[in-house]
Amino acid sequence: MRLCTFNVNSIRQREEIVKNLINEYKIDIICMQEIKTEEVNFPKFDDMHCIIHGQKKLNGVATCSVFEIEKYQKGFEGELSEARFIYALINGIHIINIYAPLGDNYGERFEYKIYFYNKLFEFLKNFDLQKDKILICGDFNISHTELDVWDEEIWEGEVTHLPEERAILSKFLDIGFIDIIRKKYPNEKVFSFYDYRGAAVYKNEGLRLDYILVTKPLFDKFKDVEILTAIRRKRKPTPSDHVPVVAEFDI
DNA sequence: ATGGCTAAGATACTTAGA
Repeated sequence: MRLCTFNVNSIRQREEIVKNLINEYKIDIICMQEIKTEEVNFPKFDDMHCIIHGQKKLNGVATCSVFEIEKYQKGFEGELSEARFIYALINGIHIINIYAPLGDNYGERFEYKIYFYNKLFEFLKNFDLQKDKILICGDFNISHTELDVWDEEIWEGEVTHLPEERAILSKFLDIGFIDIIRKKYPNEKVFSFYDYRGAAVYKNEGLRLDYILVTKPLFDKFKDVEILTAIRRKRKPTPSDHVPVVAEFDI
């Protein structure tokens, strides 16, 4: 089973890139973020089942699968104002697709980011983290450690790399999740986002904001993960500012 | 293409992204 997480930065602008990616990498399940459109304008994906949680202009997430989607939930209980969360049960795996709020340096949007993660941890109480196969993927908008920022001095005190945010990522690991990208690259700076501004990708000025976290029962089936940076470096068609990440499991 | 932002909604420019 091959699963991809990809912040597409508008599905209408990225339809060709996404469909080529699915074909080339034989993706079975793709979790997209920042689709930036409502469900009615989401393109058709042949031979895939899609759960779309969209809104006009901003945000929006979609989970598409070649396998049957046994059940799903769009948004958290009592929190439907911004489309940032889809839960889907596929092949006995609980798949959570998130687009976390960016937040700001300790303003109102930062509070919303903390609230969003509190809602996510609350949602996880539905599961047995020791026994269930759970996968959380998407754009966390957190750069966990100094390995996840291109320049630690520049990023100190900036949103995505504030101590409270880094603690949230650590909390996932503390409760039993495994960061499969970091498992593959334990000591290496690898990135999944390059700002469009300042030619960041050509200078390797990136951040790692996109994650695939899995519980132990699923980690036992983990084979490999790839960060497809080459797609980000192409000029035409215009890439997303985020990089697709593809994970393979022996399932 | 030897430098350098992009998308949406609006309809010439603002807002948001990280």
